Amino acid sequence: MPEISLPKTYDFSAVEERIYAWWEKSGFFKPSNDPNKPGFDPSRKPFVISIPPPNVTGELHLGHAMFVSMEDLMIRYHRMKGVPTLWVPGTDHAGIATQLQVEKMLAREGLTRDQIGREEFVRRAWEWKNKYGGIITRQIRRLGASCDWERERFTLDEGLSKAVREAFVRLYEKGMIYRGPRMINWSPGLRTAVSDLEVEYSQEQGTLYYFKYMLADGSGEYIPVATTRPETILGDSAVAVHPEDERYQRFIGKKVIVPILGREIPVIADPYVDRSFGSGGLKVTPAHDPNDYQLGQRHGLEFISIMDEAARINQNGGPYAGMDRFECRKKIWADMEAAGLTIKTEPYMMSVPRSQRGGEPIEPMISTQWFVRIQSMAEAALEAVRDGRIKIIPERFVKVYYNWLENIQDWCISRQLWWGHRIPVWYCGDCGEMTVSRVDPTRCAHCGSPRIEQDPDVLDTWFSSGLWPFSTLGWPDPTPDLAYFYPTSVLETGYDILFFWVTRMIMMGLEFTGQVPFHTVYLHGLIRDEHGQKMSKSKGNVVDPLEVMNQMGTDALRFTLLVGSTPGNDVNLSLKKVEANRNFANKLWNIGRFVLGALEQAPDTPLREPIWTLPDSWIWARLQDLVRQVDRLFNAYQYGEAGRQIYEFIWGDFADWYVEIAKQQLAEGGDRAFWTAYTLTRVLDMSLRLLHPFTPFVTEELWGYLKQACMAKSIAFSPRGGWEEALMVAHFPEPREPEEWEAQTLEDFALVQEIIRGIRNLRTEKKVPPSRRIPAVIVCGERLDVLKAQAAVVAHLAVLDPAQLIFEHTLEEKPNPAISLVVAGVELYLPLAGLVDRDEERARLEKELAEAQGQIERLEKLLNSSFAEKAPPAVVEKERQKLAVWQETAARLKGQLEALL
RNA sequence: GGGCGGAUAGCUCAGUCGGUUAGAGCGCAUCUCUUACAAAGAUGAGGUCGCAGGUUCGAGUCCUGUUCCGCCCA
Repeated sequence: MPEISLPKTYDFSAVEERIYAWWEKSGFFKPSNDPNKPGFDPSRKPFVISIPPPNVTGELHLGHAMFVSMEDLMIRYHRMKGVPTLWVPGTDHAGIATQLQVEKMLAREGLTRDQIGREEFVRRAWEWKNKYGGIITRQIRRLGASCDWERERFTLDEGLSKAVREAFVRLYEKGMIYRGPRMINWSPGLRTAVSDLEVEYSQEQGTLYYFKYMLADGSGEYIPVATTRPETILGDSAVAVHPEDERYQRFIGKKVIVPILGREIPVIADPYVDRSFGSGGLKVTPAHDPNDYQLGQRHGLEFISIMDEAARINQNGGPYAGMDRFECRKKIWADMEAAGLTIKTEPYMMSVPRSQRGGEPIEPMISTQWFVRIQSMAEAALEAVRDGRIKIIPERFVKVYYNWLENIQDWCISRQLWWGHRIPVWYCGDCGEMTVSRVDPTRCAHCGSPRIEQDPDVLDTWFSSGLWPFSTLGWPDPTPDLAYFYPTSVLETGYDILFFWVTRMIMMGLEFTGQVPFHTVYLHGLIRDEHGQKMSKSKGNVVDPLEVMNQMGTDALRFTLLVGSTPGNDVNLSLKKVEANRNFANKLWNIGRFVLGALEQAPDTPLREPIWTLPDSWIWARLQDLVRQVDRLFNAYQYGEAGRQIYEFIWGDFADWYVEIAKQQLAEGGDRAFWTAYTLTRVLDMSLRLLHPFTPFVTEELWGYLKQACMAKSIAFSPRGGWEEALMVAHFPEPREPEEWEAQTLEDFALVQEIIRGIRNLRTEKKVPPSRRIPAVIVCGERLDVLKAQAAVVAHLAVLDPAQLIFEHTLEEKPNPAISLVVAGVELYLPLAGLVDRDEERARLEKELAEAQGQIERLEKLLNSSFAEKAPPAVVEKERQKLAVWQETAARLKGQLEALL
């Protein structure tokens, strides 16, 4: 037999990399039923997840750690259940983020992207991608991710670019894509349009400026107007008042003069104007405010753009041309003050739109961009959730989903960037028509002219990630993968990208494949620090998952994230918790060491059929119950609770009780030792299987040793069906109906536990030295047989002297002097001469009795109330039994008290 | 303005068919290096489950209102 000697402490650093490499090399990450291989069975339903693709040049953060842990858990669970399982990995080109990184690199060389030109820039970006693109996927492997790396995709690779082309052209041909000047959100820092979602509004202290819009008739009268952005006066094309506002009704239809510029603009009436805001007069700047834009359209006003792409004032700003928008704000106000046009200023809390990426104020501007007509797609996406084809977990996000899709605006998909999928549209220099094509054209489709030029813009990154669940499987080509693995099963991601990504995948999935891209959306929460604060570099509370893994191991981090979370709720991560879970891995490791040692001690084969002890049966019943719970919880997506229960079983039941008892049973030798070792190995094996999806490394490593030791020992220690090649491809325990004996076993053992705890408690209270074996008398009544059979267990765990441990049905004469106690109707006497203080004992017993009587009173009252008639009989019966036990306890306590006199 | 979430032990959180004196980890106190584990073991202290109503035989759990904190949308 090979000598197996495991280190005393689990050394994850010596395990993780080796195990992962072995898994990958063995092909365990690949689907068990591959449509591209012989013997494929199309009737078996697969379980599929497409990874939320991280930024290709990004670095691992806790958000990644969260989704990888969660998805790997689901994947490993299904794989172990025998379901053909595929997890498609990949990365996203992340247009803006990556472009900014490349620009930063250029800046270090003193270059800008304009200096080197588009072609060179894109070349550099690819270079960057090739250099740093592997980092994030290596880090994801580090987390134990069991994805099929041979199917890894990148949004800018050839196949996915083809998918993007196809999608764009199809939408265009259906008339669902259009180009035109619209009001969009412009990021002056990035010099590109951004979508509504990429704008964040922050409440900031600003100023409300009141000034005079002088009438053009020379009367000297004016309309007082208030604005937070005086520079936009330059683009004003009307002043609006409420039609019923008595203060200004007489001005409607007249002209007023734009300050400084001297342009004449009309006074219009519109009920949109809020009479109570400011002075009640509203300046209208249709080209630089979304609300004014609509007013402008309603009233046919002039749209005057006053800023360029850097948000500097353009030639329409007269004397202010060339100035920065905020500089202009100061200057124009100063000039107006000098001209006597100002009234007053006051502090004002305003909502400032800021770029989600760069942070600078977004400028609403009119710009020619490409848009997707979203209405019909949004309706289809709504329907898919309404009719249950897609389920969202937790359910409360359904409402958020509805609300967003019901109020959706057309999606601006063009970006003025260089890194991304270039818009497949060519403009003809001769006829001016557009050619939209799946393959790059050389001539205009309308006039045949070769003088065509491609649109310089690229598509929003989310346009390509919206295709992800099917583009990664080969769409638009009808590949075997697409046919078998699509639709995917679960889309798992953080709730913060529900709108950005999830809704778009659903819309595009339905549009292009006619099917929902997944049947379930599982949303996890955001990771915060241990006090619920958002992690940020400026606060200095950022936790680096790599560092955590270096210090405590991957399993500890994974278990913390998985068990510390409930669906959709944020997770406060503390290193203390990770540490506790590292300790758990170590605990498991040491249970393993013990079991392996036990196996060595035990005989190779039994002589006869097993005679199970109560603890043997108990741990088995507990395990069966655990398997049922885990099954139920997994089906309900209650992964955290499942993990907690497994943890409690392993530590609280298996290690704390069964392992301790097993030591004694092993010492008996013979068949008892054999069947104990057998139980230990079976329970450990099952525990490792249950735990594996949470903490894959330590379980796999330990299971390997267990398997090796069991196989070396004898065939008798094999699980049903034999040992699989690896734990990660071993069968997950299946629940079975509870058997007759289980409930009684659990009850009996619970009584044993109570007795042991009762004695331990008294020992501590009386300061009996922990190692001193003391005598005890246990008066059991009806339970005599059950308890007597556990004498050795009680003696062992309560540190009693077996020779002086007496079990009685009833007792004529109480031991005296003795410390006594009643536990669940069972009397305990610890004859400890010298430790018994009568007064003290009396006080203690009276306290116990008072407690028992309180319980009796409470239960009698309860059972005499309508509870007895209205509650289910089983519930009532349970309370009746409790009452009986308390009554017996009280009676025996009274007897003990009398004996003390 | 609309919507959602949270409020449970000193801290961080579980508690998803409502079942009758509420659980975990960490922290705290006392004791123990007992040959799986001191990253451990034993024992203990600690909570009127935000507040006010209601439904029910029974509410941390369901309903209404309310306070505070956080988030999303406009």
